Amino acid sequence: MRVLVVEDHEVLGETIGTGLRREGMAVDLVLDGTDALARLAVNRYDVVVLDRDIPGVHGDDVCRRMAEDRREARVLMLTAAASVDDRVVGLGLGADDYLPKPFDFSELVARIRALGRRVPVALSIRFTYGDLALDPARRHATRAGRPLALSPKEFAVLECLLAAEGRVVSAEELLERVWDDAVDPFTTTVKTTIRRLRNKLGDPAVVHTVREGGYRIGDVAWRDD
Amino acid sequence: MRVLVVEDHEVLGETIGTGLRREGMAVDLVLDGTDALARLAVNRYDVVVLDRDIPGVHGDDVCRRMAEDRREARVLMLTAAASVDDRVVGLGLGADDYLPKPFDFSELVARIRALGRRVPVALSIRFTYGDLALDPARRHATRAGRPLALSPKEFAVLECLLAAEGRVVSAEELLERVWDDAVDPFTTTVKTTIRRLRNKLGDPAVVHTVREGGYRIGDVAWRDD
DNA sequence: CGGCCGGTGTCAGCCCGGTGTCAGTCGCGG
DNA sequence: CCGCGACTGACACCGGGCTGACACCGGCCG
Repeated sequence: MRVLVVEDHEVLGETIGTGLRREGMAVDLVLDGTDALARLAVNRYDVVVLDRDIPGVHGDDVCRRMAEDRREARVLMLTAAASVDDRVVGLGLGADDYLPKPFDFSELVARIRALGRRVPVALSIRFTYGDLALDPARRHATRAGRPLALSPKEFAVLECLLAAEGRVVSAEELLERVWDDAVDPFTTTVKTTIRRLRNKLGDPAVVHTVREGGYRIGDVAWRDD
Repeated sequence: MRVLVVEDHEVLGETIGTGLRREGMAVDLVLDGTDALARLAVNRYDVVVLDRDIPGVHGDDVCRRMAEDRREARVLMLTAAASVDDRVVGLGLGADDYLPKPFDFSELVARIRALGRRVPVALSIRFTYGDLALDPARRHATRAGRPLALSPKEFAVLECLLAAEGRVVSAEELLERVWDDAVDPFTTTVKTTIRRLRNKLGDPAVVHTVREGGYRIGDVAWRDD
């Protein structure tokens, strides 16, 4: 298991590092976000232990940058604050787990192990269009690097549209793919979901309507054929 | 992602179902193989989660039947027995993956996600004539690289004409193909639509009139292959 | 020269899709 | 056990663009 520890408190960092090494992990240690990104650009890690409060590039930013590149490492975020808000924000940024300080060392190890055990990231595909990115495996989507708080249906619809690569997807097809088959055929829920999705996606618009046809991602810009 | 869960243990089935729904999947749940086959005959699924030990038609049989029809769904087989033999048999029958009970729910999710990777959607056909291009799947048409803002009817008419590859298409034929069948036989709407289409297409003209015959794209003929 | 087919201008109705809002449900936390 | 908030889906309403009818014109052909 290859681990990168990003921790500005040198003592704490060393403690974590030696502890993890004693557990049989290969640990690299850096003190700030800039170094972290540099390491990440060069090496492959299974897990990144990331202190949120680090000098230089903030932990959140590291996280976001990693999400933008198709990083494969899992992120375990450390934070001084234990509030629910922080947790939400952290996970929203693409952290895979979250551990408030102070923590029990054995818990840290357990969580790292758990993250490292997770399914090979090769399985994870990312859809992108312009500044929009969506990671189905992690149920996480971003626009311009900013995380989107999408509800399950919204997420699934967006995934469908992105997977269609600019082809028109009819409301019926969306119904079939996203909803289970107990649906009223005259439902207006697709309309509503699309609207809410558009609201959350913001400007410029990426979900376009094709009259009598359905919906489509993007302009003509796909040109993939 | 559309998932069919085939599981006779009602409790387990419900647990899986709600869990997957929380992950944003559209889940249908059936209790035995007969129902499973019935559902499969009607609906399109991305993944089928199939308990091997189910009453009625055995899981293996369901799997085999699916393979016989050219089913499109992937199969993830669940089994109580974890032996290598079982695994081989299961995969031999056409299961795409195999998960022995008891399993970790997150692993189930991950494997379903992995299986659900969309098979490349039918790539879009493009009609072209000269500097005119039309992509039915994207509902998009261009002239000399410039996008055309066509209404549904205009688009459909143009598609029809392009698909005819230069043959003459009568007004009656257009009516039949583009409009629904409840139309007034004396309607003048084809005339009107053709006009608007011509306006939007601009010069030089590509839609030609054959007196007493109908309409045609292009000059006298193009390659007939 | 006159009939007829097809093009054009115009206009009213309507259908489709967007929006605001509300109620029901479910999960979560106190 | 209750209350709160998020998510979902149903309505009702609105606005604009699409549609199709009608009247008229023009040119080709008999």
